[in-house]
Amino acid sequence: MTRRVRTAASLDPRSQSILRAVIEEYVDTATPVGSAALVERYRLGVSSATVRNILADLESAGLLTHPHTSAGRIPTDAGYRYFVEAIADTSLLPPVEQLMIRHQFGQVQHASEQWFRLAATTLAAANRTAGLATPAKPRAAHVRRVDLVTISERLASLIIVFREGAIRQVLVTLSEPVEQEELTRAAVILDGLMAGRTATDADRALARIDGDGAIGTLVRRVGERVIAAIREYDAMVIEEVFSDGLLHVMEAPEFERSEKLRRVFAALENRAYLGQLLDRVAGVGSVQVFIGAENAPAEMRDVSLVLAPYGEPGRAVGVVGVLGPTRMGYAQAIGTVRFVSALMSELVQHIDA
Amino acid sequence: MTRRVRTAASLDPRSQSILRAVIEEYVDTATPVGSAALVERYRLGVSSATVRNILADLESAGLLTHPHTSAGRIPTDAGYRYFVEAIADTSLLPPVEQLMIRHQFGQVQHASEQWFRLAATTLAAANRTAGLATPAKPRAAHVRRVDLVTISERLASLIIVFREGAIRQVLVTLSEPVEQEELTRAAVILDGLMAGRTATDADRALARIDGDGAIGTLVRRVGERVIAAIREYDAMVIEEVFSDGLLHVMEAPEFERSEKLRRVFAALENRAYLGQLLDRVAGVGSVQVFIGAENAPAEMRDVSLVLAPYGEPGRAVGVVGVLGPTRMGYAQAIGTVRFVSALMSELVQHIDA
DNA sequence: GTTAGCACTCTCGGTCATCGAGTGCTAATC
DNA sequence: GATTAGCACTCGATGACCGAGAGTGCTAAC
Repeated sequence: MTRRVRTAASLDPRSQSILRAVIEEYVDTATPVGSAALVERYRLGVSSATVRNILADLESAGLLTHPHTSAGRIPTDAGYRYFVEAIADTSLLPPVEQLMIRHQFGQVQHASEQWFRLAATTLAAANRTAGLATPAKPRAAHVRRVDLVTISERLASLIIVFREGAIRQVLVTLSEPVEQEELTRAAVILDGLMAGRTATDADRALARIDGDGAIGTLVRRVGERVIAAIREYDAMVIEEVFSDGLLHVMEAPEFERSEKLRRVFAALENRAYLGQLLDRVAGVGSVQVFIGAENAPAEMRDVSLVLAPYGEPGRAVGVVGVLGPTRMGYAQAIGTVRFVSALMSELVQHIDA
Repeated sequence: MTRRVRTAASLDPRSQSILRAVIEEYVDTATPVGSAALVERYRLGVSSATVRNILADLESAGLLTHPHTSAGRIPTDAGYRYFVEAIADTSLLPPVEQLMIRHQFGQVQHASEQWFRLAATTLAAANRTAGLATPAKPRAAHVRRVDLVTISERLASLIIVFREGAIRQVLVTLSEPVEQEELTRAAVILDGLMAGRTATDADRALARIDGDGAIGTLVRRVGERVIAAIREYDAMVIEEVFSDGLLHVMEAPEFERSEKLRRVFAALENRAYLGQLLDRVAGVGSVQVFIGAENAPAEMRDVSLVLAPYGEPGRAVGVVGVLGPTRMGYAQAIGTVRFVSALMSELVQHIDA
């Protein structure tokens, strides 16, 4: 899997601008673009014959292809890659769009743990692609709160709130009936023991607890469940991927006959690849683009992903991004993804201070 | 919208079995079925000519159609309806399948609030259709637990656990810094005040609280947020629809050219219709089938829904079901939906006792 | 190096003939 | 009177064929 194709020779400016024109036109129309269309729609200052020569050069450089002899050119994955690395202007998002996005986030300030969903929705709408987002997940989660609530005589609900905002609820069956009062006492002890701690720390603290007496046993027993839950949470590669706007991708003409798309969706449902991808993105720390066949699974070879991590590198990180056909507006996508990821980082920090 | 077409004359047994054969065959093959195919594949004991006569009768009764003159018959929505009401054997699910489903539910006993998701997944897999499920939502939710956790100096997280299992987290900004200790005291008061209560009751209780002093103001202020959150939760028509297996629907040959399907998906994303539908199902209390054009929105006219409520009628109810092409295995679908809904009711009761 | 001109290629869309599945009708049969 | 065999007929699906058009690559002129 070659993720970064370093094009040996960098292109002269005119070739670049023609490559850019081909890509822009193709992204727009989804049909192969010919030399005539280019000179007509872009002020290139040369004739179609010249353009043809350059197109042929770009093709032999591997940046464009022919679906067949008498059709126009379409970009290859390498062409998109070159565009993304050397040509595309991914500078800042226009302030208008920035404001719109900020505004949307302002609307829902109270529902913190839903921010990542909003990010997906926003990205989907802004790019007319699918938007993806995961909640910010710490490498080693810290407990903020432990609580125990009776449900029935021998059944209690154990609630664990993590500093990073996630909540886990676990059912605990009790060997004998326990009053809510006693549960509360146990919860207070556990809470004092574990608040601010990671799984390992909490485990150590629990080990020092006196396991004798009714309350001691209860604390021990439930404490182990808490630690198991933290460990389970830590081990999760990826907590949840929220996606929105899959419809946009379905609408792309290249996916009209849905076979390819079905495979993509199937690959998305199977979280393994996505998890691995997101992990890698989280590790790197800036916007990353995965174009078509650069994606390992064959099913993904017709789509591209633009992903960026958010959060604080050392602590909790999540990923936001978009998924669309390889024929996608990379400049715009990169711009919005970068902006949304920065915005999310800001929000997370604000909460987590 | 006619939901229940009472066919004037009930059919004679032979016509019924031929209608059943047509439907079974069509569900299986997705191609119009002709008289010859029927006599060949089903022991009908009559010639193809006789079958043709009966098919013509069924057609004039509105239960079958012709895509065109020289094609076989396909069932109409009314045909499916008649099949569902009068012919289909929706008796109990084979014990093997029951066991399989039960087993799947047994696996995840600890993650109670995720049951409804599992229901959707199970239904999707069992029927090769999309599975839908909502969490059980009470008409008037009861609070089980209220908790307050500091996040930063002037920011606290208010956690509300409902008796029915749902959890809400709300950020509360404080006018001045408050220690966790004080927050805990406030939380204890609020918890005592509101546990077991509905929004209205809690409101009444809060009104009797002494609003003076630092702690009083805090309790008042947060209490109002709690009540607002309960009210908001109560007002929600439908908390969330979890769906799984949409891929199965995409795979159906009638949706290969995806235009129709795209509309269906779009209609699903817009929750209004689904919410209304689910509300109605929750009100009725048994498996309900909505076939093709019986669905009000035009986008839904190519799909059918088989839905059933679960939970306790007076208290919390949710809905489970499947969505598939009108050409779907109704008998099987009804069987599994009924079974899963019963199972879910059992589980909810067990928890909620 | 650029451009005009042109022959060539290949897809797309339309037309046409053929094929065959399946019907509806009629007349014969049980 | 119900059932069936037989048959003409209908109509979509399939594939061959053809012309138009888009776009190329090449060559020769500028």
